[in-house]
Amino acid sequence: METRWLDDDELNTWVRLVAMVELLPGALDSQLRRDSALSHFEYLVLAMLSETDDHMLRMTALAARTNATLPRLSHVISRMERRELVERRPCPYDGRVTEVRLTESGLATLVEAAPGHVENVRTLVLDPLSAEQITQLRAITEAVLSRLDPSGAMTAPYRRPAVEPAAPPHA
Amino acid sequence: METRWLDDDELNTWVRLVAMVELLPGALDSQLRRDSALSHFEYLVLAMLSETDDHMLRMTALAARTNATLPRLSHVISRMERRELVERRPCPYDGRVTEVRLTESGLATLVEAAPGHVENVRTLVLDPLSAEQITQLRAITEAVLSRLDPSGAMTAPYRRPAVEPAAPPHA
DNA sequence: AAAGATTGACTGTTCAATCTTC
DNA sequence: GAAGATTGAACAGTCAATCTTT
Repeated sequence: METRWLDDDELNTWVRLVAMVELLPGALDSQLRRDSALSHFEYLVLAMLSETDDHMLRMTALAARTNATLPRLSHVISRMERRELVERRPCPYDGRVTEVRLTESGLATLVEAAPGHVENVRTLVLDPLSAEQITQLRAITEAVLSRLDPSGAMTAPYRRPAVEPAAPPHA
Repeated sequence: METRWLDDDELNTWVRLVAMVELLPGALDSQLRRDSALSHFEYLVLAMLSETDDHMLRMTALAARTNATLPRLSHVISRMERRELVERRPCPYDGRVTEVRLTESGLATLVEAAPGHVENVRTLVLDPLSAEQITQLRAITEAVLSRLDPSGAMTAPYRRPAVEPAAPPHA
């Protein structure tokens, strides 16, 4: 088959997208590590747990919500367990399942970290964009994720859980 | 200072952007490793070298074009040197500088890998987007990179180097 | 002293293999 | 045997320290 090479417009877009994808994770990690001794992935774990009613999620569900593989998540949870940010416990109804629970100090850590992180997200990504561009970006990421994430876990509209106003924010 | 939490629109966009940024690198790596025994970063190194007249770049310049830190690049180049994809040589004019040169077999590897990679980029990112969205995405990534990449190396419009038609494509 | 680059130790990720429960 | 999860080894990235040349 003939290869359809990228034209100038496509190439320009692609080159920048690659740069953004390469640089953004490091920028998120830096701020969180410096200010809260957390990686961005660890922050996501805490945030996802905090958004459930009982501050609990099984490994598979947590992996889906953090876009992670199970082995990766398992290693991270082990480290976080040593730091007492989360706890593991076997599910009473299904012996194969492990449930992860947010601890008091895990929640406290999240609550402390959230404002700085949100500030960083605004500075790096949201502030440079117009309201219109934010809308465009949602549609664009949605389209790309439909290819990238066959499970479609992240393609459905994200719903903030119905919790108390004081609940720690996702981002 | 009062934290300005994300509203639903902002949160939805942000959640998806995070998912995309998390999933895309893995998807690029998988295809290239499977079909060409190359990481996406190694592919970028080969591509950037191939686009210069003499197939050569100093470490600092190569690091800028691949969005990498110097230590990271140095490690990667060491591995690629063992596989004879590139060569290191001291700059004759400035003893501090190391120049990296693409080898014959490095170029051959790139030429073989390029079609599959471009195909993958189309499938995962470009095809799901309309022409209009591709234009929007360029402006969006440009705006974000202006914050993320102070050097502005990637913010300027990307120019394909003036080379022979048969030259291996960047992406 | 600054610029360019490298090194080594540490941390984190990936992959295949494994284990247990259903 | 499939689902849920964990483990260990191999691999890649990060950070601080170092080295050389200017």
